[in-house]
Amino acid sequence: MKELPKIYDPKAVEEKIYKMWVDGDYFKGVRDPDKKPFTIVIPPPNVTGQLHIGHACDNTLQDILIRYKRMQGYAALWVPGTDHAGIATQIKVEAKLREEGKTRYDLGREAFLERVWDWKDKYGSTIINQLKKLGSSCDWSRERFTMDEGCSKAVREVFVNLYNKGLIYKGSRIVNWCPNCITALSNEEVTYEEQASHLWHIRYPVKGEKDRYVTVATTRPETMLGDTAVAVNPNDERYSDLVGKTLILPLVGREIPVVADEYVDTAFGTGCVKITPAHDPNDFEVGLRHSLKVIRVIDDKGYINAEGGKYEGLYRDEARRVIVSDLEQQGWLVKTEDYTHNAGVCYRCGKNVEPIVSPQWFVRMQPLAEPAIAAVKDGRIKFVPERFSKIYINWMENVHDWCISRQLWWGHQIPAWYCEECGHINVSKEDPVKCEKCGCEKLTRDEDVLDTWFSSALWPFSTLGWPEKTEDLAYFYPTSVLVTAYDIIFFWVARMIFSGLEHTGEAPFPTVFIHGLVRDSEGRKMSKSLGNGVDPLEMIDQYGADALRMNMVSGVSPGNDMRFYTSKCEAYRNFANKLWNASRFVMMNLTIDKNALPNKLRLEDKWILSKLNALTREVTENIDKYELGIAAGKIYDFIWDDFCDWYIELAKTRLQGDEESNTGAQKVLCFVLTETLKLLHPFMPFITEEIWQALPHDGEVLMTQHWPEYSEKLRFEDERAEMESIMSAIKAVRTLRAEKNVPPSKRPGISVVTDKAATFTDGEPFLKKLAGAGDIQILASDPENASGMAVAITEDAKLYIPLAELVDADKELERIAKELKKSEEDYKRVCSKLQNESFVSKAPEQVVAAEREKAARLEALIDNLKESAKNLEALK
RNA sequence: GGACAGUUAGCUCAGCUGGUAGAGCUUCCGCUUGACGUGCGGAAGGUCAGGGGUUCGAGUCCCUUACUGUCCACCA
Repeated sequence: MKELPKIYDPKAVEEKIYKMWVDGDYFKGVRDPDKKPFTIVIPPPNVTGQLHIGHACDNTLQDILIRYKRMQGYAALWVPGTDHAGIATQIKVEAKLREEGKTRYDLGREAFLERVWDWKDKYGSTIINQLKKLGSSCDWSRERFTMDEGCSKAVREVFVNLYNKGLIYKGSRIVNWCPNCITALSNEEVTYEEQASHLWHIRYPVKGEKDRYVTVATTRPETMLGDTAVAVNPNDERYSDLVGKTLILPLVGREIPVVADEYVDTAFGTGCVKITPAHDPNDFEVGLRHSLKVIRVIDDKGYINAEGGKYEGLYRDEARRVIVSDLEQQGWLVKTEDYTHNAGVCYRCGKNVEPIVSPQWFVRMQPLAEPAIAAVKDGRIKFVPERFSKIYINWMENVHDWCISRQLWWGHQIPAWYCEECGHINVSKEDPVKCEKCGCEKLTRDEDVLDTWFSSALWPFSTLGWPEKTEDLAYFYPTSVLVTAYDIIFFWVARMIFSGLEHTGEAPFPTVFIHGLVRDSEGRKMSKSLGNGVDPLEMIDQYGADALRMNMVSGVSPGNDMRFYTSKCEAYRNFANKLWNASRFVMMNLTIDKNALPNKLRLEDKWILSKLNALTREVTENIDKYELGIAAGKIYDFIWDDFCDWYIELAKTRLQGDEESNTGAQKVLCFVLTETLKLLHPFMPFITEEIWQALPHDGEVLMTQHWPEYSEKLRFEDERAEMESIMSAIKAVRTLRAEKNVPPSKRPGISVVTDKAATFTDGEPFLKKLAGAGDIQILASDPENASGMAVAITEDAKLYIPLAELVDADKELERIAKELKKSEEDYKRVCSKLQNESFVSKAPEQVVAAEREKAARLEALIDNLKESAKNLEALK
């Protein structure tokens, strides 16, 4: 028997247990031809990042699933790893450089990249170690990085394949450009926010027609420097005679045509739109249709370039001010209206995005999207909850080509070499020495790197060895489920799906399990700037990893956001302690050394076993349906309400009885505890393992024990029902006792004697302190009975004292009258229901039977209440 | 403009395939009980946003209104 401290201390346990698992190699994914594989790849966190509460949520869910499947006998593999996170990481290192007063350009590409790798080596293991603190059972021997050799090879393979198929192309398109990060962004990397601004109405003079003007409205007057036309709607009668005429662009003096285009909304503004093909996606399209010139006036860093004439060198905001003021002075400004509009901002730095025309690499999405849509529509891939598949399909159906080039240094450099002689673009798996077209050796490599999501899109198969035909790939791919939050469905999930289908011919996973975001206690998104982030490590330190994990799943429904409350952590810390002490109790009384059920089971044994059996089935079903919160809640209730509050209390008397009753209780206690630990283990791995280690057990660790199975032999339905009616009786008496505020000195312990003569004692410990008091009984076999029943305190089982002596008879009568009324109403209702023919014929059999039973019970209750009332009257 | 959530106890949220509402925290009453005061027993508190429908029966399914939130698209 092991001495255990009174309070569970996670800190003393977690590290030790984790080490034991790692040392025993239990996390290792082993290819076993006799087992079915179960694979999860981790959503790779930023390599230089810190574990935040969102990771805690995501990884808890994954760990629950992988531990569950491992216990079910699957060859479970959870592949961990990190993402190089292009912009995010580069920004961090650049910030560090800035402290030294340097920029990346001072260092040059090569030296800068060395710095980033150093940084990665230094901080890359931080988040991995933090994941371990959560209890994550990843196969650490398979840890990967999106820029390691294998992943790089996969990226190269994919790029070249797509290029050769014509699915990757380079072209000058309007892209979202962040002048702060100095790179192009994909559409998904732009978020929109409402900004208060103005709508400036500017008039452009018509060439050759004195005093004739066209008034355009714009929110971005600075872009007028790049205007190459004004467009009106072809059906707009106001302007029909203007089409084809020429305007003089104020401030610039350029002659620009008036074109007719359906794009113009006659109802908005003046019905005339200035067209700046270089700085607006719609204008770019208009420009294409009318063969307009594309004049770019804003440079990569957001300054007006040489095309801007005298405005050259002004930052875009400054340029706007100066231009508006010039327009006003020269009389071109007609009016200024207040206007709020949605402006695109960079999701990284929050600065306004500048749409500009720029040569970039794109993935042609249409051909890739079609099979990716089909895979979800025909059910090869299922989203949990289902509603996210609509969001996915809707996005896929309207997807634009994916801008994959980034003007960064940190990332996978694009494997394209330009020939200085013939201009041919060489794209190949091996670095080319000479141009494949003209044979010259004057090749320069494309400076850009790929969008960080390009490599993450390959994660489910690149981590398993693809493009090599590895055994791991053959055995563990496709993966079994992908767990992630809804905010990266477009960034990541969608791209993994079409990449998997395209490159491996298979969906990378059959199920996408989506969860919500963790918000602060006021429902706000956690962010650094608000300073409202919760540090999961602090929570683990304070409450234990198990408590934090339970917090992340309990009371949460799939796909919905959750608010983080420290009080909830505390509640699960308390739960851990409760379990700890229940186990302590079991161990304190433990003399057996083998875990097996006794031959003879008592009523309460059958009851708890029946409950456990049902729990096993339900929890298994719930987890299979990804209803982890429900599963966790049921285990919690079982342990606290059924096992601790009832079974252990009932066992106390038996443990002091003769040997048979003692060992019987021990065996059932031990059995139920052990099985419960297994069910709870995926949720609270540390404490369950620690307790299990101290109990009699076969096998080395709990985490590889077999998941409990439902057994027909342990149904015990009748016994369960009987026990529950006894429990109701006890509860009713407790309530009564508390309501009557019976003073402690007079408060009896309570026994309930059933028809079958089984006796259960409540309050026994207290009873012992009552010198000379013997047993105390309530003669009742059903809940409602107990309320009006006389309590009999017996000494040597002989002396009976009526309840009425402990309570106020008048008040009790009042209460009985009230209950009688309610019961009679209930009875009437049930009877009328039973008389309803359609109910009897249509409702399921069990329901009707239950109603009949209820009617019978109510009838008996009413009789009993009447009897009790009569007795009380007599007593008075 | 389109789509999707949410509206349940004072607060935060569960409630799986329809069978007369649950948890945590809070409040109030009682308890040095022999595993646990990070505990035990009890109580209070809800016409499940409003309205309509389907059904023997609706928090649960359908329609509708209102409010809150999220995403997508557009925005000269």
